[in-house]
Amino acid sequence: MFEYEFPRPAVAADIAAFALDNGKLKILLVRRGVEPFLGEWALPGGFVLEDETIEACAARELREETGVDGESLIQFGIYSEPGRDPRKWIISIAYVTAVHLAQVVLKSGTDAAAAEWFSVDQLPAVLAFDHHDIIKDAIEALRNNALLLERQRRDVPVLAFRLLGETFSLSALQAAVEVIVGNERDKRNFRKQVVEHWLEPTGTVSTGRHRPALNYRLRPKDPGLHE
Amino acid sequence: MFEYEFPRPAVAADIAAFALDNGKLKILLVRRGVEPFLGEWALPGGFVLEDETIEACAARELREETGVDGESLIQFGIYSEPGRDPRKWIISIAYVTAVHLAQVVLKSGTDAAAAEWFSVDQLPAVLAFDHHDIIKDAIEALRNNALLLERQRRDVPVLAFRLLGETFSLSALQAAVEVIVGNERDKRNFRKQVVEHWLEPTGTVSTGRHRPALNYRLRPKDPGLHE
DNA sequence: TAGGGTGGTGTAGTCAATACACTAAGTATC
DNA sequence: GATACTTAGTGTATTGACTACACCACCCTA
Repeated sequence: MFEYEFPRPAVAADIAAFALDNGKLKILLVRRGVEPFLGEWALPGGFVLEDETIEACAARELREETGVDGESLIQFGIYSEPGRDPRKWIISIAYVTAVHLAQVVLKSGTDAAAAEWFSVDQLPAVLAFDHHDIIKDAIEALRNNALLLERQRRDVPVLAFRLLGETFSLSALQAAVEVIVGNERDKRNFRKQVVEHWLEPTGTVSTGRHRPALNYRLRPKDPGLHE
Repeated sequence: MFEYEFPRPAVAADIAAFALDNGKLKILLVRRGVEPFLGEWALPGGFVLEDETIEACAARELREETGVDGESLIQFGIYSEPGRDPRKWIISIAYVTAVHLAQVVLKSGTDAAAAEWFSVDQLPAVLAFDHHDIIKDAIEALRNNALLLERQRRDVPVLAFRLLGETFSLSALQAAVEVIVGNERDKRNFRKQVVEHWLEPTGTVSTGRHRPALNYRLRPKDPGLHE
């Protein structure tokens, strides 16, 4: 047991991990194995340990749950409403990230705690805690990140790229962005923007059912070329 | 005493409160009355209580310290490095705000714990914990907020306004923004932007040593006029 | 009443964002 | 093997936003 002079909250890192599955935007949820909300779906997450930062905790949880390295975790919210957990005093720090579905190995196989990808427009009716709110905010954070793709800004909007693999066609990228932001982009303008600002061609082509498309990857970093 | 099954961190809200004093940008610091860092300067702040959100805690601390209502507290950082407090496990949530110096009544008078405004370019050499880092981030957050003034965005960049009183002249506002962002703005463009997007004239004039200036106030809210 | 100092205004040029339609290349079908 | 189908790929003209820039107005003081 651990004793303190004043009450202290438990601090959790919760993760909204998005992936693209057959053109649908999905979010990872896990079924809770303990009270409260036993058996209900919740965002993956866990309590922060004393020897790690909160971000490191989020990265660890993401790795444990999906096998994906926890880079590009973006903190977007803090949830501290009293009573958000009916039993304990818990403060949640929420992170959003995106993963390439093909690289994910869900822990659910080895564990009783099931994990599943849910379409963002077909979430379970009941979620643990205030996770409905958190997911709503997470989708907005993801959307804002993707919208930066076509605006020339300093920080790289990595989330849309991470939905795809290491390399991808421009059409795939555009489709991903359109799913995220919820409306269509102009093909020519989109390509101009992203190729100029973020991408480099790999030289390979992705052969599909029709004309092959050039592949691109995220440019390592723009060392102030035109600045 | 309070007992928990697992270790828990203490969670603090720390506040970077800025004010404008004679054209200098200042930040409020308090002298610590307890170990660790007893007698050193630190950002005002305090531990979150079980029946309040972290933001409410920040608002409460700000009110206690300055008498100013804690609206417009903007959360900009989370500090959770292990060992940032040499004794206890403490996670800090950092907020930035701005206040009008004339409305401030520092608590320092009634209390042994001194509070003082420091020029942001003449900070004490030694600060408690990682508060040097936090202040650096706070200044950047303040700057980013002020830069939004001249860009047409959705959320109102309130901080620059709150440095001034309820009403102010355009020159005063421009001077405030220039102090914050650190470079000069074009007078005509600045006025066009802020008047169109954010301000309304009060009808009064501020009489100074020379030609009186029209006063403006922050427009309550733009109900989607031109949208 | 003259001069100093701050308050206040409009326009032209540049650059970024937008809107828009056809050809190219490979696959499947007949 | 020719044709139809599907996706990949490209340029320009227009619009709107941001930038740069100089003078007169008004009040106070001497």
